[in-house]
Amino acid sequence: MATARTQRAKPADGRRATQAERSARTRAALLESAARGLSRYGYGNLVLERVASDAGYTRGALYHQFNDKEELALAVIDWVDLTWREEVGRRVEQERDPVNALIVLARGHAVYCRRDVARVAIALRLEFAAQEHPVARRIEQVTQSLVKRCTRLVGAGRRAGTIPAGPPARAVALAFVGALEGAVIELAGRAPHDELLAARAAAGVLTRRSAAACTQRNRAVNQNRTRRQDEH
Amino acid sequence: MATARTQRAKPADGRRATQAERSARTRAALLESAARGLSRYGYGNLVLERVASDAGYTRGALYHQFNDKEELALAVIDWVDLTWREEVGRRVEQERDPVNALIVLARGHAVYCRRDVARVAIALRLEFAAQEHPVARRIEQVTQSLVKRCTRLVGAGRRAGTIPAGPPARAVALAFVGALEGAVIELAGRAPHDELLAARAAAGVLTRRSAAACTQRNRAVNQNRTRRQDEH
DNA sequence: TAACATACATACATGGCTGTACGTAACTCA
DNA sequence: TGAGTTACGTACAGCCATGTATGTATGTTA
Repeated sequence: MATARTQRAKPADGRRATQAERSARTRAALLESAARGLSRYGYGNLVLERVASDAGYTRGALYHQFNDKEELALAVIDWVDLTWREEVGRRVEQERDPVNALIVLARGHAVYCRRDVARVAIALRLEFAAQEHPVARRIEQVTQSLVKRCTRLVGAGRRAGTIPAGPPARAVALAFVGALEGAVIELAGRAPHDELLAARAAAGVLTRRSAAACTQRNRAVNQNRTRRQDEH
Repeated sequence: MATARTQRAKPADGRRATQAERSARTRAALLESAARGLSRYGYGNLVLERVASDAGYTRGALYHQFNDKEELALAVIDWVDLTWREEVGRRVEQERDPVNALIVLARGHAVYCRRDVARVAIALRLEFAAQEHPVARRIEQVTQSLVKRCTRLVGAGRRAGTIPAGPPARAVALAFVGALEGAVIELAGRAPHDELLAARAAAGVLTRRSAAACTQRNRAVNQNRTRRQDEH
């Protein structure tokens, strides 16, 4: 990003940049930098000085484009949500079969998340879990939209008989999304396996246990269940 | 925790508390409070004033027991790691079959994570991803130990023929852990489904795609692959 | 080209949190 | 029972990040 300062005012065709172009470029650069920062450091640890300088500006530019840190974060969330819908959501909607749609969603998400921007959702969700904060609400909104989409697909798959009965569709959808995001995070930078393995993790939630895994007895870990819950 | 203040100095048998007992109780209370805090807010957002007051003390007690915030966090990590090994790791080691061991690990982890302490690992790992910080190193150590354990089990399962060939064992193990942790996080507070669904997510990583899921074509999302990687 | 607006930089004020110094009460042991 | 130690609480100092106010250069329009 060292050259951003000299490039940013010069569009391809050589004429001088208009104010609107200049402003839009700056805003986009700041948004992308903030997205990376949020994804890496979370909201609280995000230092606006760094966001600005990574984009080739100072905080002055940032506060000119955004009213405050909160508005910046909200803008990032919206931006990520939008690009996700365009690149992944669109493909999901083209699938007729619910199971296929869910698999496409998983693979698409894995690929989408190869940009380091990706963890922004889960990072913020973790940071604000059970908090009352505008950023928390917005990120919760986005997540719930994704979960609902998956819940509908699970329901459709069950009606179609391609997904076996089991826990409530919403719980299944939550596990689906969680497993997918968790796998993607852990597999960051390990293309091309990320796509396949993320899909497997997500698909596993939809499937009854396979033959091999079924040899395991249900006697697993059944004590320890509610301990510590009532200690305070 | 309102009553902690009056309870803490009085062991069950009625006699007065010795200094060592008193100190140990205080330390344990602070550790537990800090674990909850780290799990909920992460390291940067963790306010020691709240940690102390939630445990029924002030920062004075905290700084008497721990040298600084960092040492407190390290102690929490060690504590969580220890209890995990005792409650989950021990059971895993008793399983002979690698696949069974992995399933027991997944179910055990899900149950273990019903305490809100659980997210501490993934929360800190996300927060410090790619950072150079003592807390980051320690949490990375703990995680790598878990991943290695899973990697060995995957290798053993493949030699035994119960886990099909595929991506490198380490990548599979990473996906396994990621899917497990992600699912558990998303399913927090949704017992009893958490255990089954977390196990399914984790098991899915080990399995070749099921019949239903295999109807999906591999044409998924193959462009968009390295875009944005080289933009900076 | 002069007046104005926009894009951005710099300097300053404020608040929250950490760490530390110090004070006090409770415990230990001779 | 009194001196020394331990377990805390309280008060203070410094830092870091945010937000704001102000300055400056560049673009825009008459």
